[in-house]
Amino acid sequence: MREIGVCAGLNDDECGRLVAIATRIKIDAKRAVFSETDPARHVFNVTAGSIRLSKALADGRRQITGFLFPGDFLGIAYAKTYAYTAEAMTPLSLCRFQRQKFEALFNEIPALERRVLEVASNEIKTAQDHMLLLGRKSAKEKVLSFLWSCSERTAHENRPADLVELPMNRIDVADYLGLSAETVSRTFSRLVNEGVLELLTNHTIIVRQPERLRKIAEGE
Amino acid sequence: MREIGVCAGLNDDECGRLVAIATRIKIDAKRAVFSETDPARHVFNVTAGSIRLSKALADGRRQITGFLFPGDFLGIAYAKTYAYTAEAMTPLSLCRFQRQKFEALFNEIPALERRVLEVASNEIKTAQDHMLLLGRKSAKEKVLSFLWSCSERTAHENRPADLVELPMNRIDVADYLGLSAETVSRTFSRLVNEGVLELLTNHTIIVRQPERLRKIAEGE
DNA sequence: CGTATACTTGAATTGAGTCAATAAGTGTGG
DNA sequence: CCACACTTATTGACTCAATTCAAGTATACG
Repeated sequence: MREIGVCAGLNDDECGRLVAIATRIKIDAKRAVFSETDPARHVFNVTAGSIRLSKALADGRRQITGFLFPGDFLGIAYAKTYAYTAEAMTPLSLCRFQRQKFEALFNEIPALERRVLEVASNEIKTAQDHMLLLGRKSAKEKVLSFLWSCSERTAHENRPADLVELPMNRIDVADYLGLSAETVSRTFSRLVNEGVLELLTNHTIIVRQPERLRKIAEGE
Repeated sequence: MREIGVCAGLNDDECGRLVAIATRIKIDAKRAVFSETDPARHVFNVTAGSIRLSKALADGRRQITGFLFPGDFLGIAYAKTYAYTAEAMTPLSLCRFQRQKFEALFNEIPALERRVLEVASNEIKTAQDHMLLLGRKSAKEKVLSFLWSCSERTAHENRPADLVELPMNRIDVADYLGLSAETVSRTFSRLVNEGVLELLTNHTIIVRQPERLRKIAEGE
């Protein structure tokens, strides 16, 4: 069951015990997996589809804190509620675990807890990077950093590194980068004019100057 | 050794084994505990003083990702390097653990690993809140949210809740909130004019309208 | 194929930043 | 304890990047 990302680092037996307590569920596009105030009863592993994580203010302003893809783990929370919302951007396949059962396995499978701590540590690192982006980067730098991280991700999946797929719409990109949708759109247009990018469709981008991307993304 | 925050939830014996591998160190104000690119060889527990955590871009722009106080845990990282900088804002007393030894204890003391995961989960939650602040709040909302979280923290320490102590300077506040120092200053002045705050000293604030603080901070 | 949704572009506005000049603290040594 | 130097904070004037509001255009989908 190597499709379950949290299994990385586990042996077949351990993985089997995890699968034994898993429920496979499907969720339609645009449906919430859970909301900010929901009691945190489950943890999940994404097997297919993509998810956006967000927090909102009372007046509707929204910050997307991350996007999840197949293999990603969802639902780490030590509080009673999730404190953020997870929504399906595409149809989803998930492995769902009851939190209680999942955490009970920590005692039997130390490698599982180690793995969850690893996931949490990576999440902290990603969050810190994103705070730097939100607090200190210009619109152009935000967009280029975002495209860079997207191309980093798909680079693993034996695709041409200069072809970036964006499963989310402009508003989602804007809410992820702390910008307005108009500014995201204008910034894309400007980068196309400058010859850095080419928009194949609204969700498919060709990076013409990957070196430029890397430099700005890595803060040089 | 209850002064070591990471000991929360551990029994005396477990705590003792942790102390056995701890080195107590002192660090002068303004010195770095470690820098972004340093190999992550240690983890720490703050016993006295306060720390700022930050990441910087090549041109010097800086984002402070958090402040640490006595009891807080420092150095969670699953990568080879820390990826952020930790600096002493005041003279520090720290408990230092070799990461290797510390993580080796996970096998002997399951509650320790559980505790670290708990710390990491809280850090993720705090980071998500801060992303919402950085990406979607106005300068005024940022400042009020910050003061609210400061007063939340000191509320535990049997102090009057409306007296907020800021151990950091305006530039640090600015770099934490994704603002310029001038904007922080102007926002304070404006809030004083509006009768929400009173500045006792540059580092001591009286909150005259705590209800207003709470409302804006909690996004109502 | 038409209609709703998503995206782009333009014009005007504004919140926050920058630069520059004080003012207020803070600490140090005589 | 005060005077000096240095750091930190405030305030003002101006600028500008990004937002908002308002069309218009493209895209996707039933």
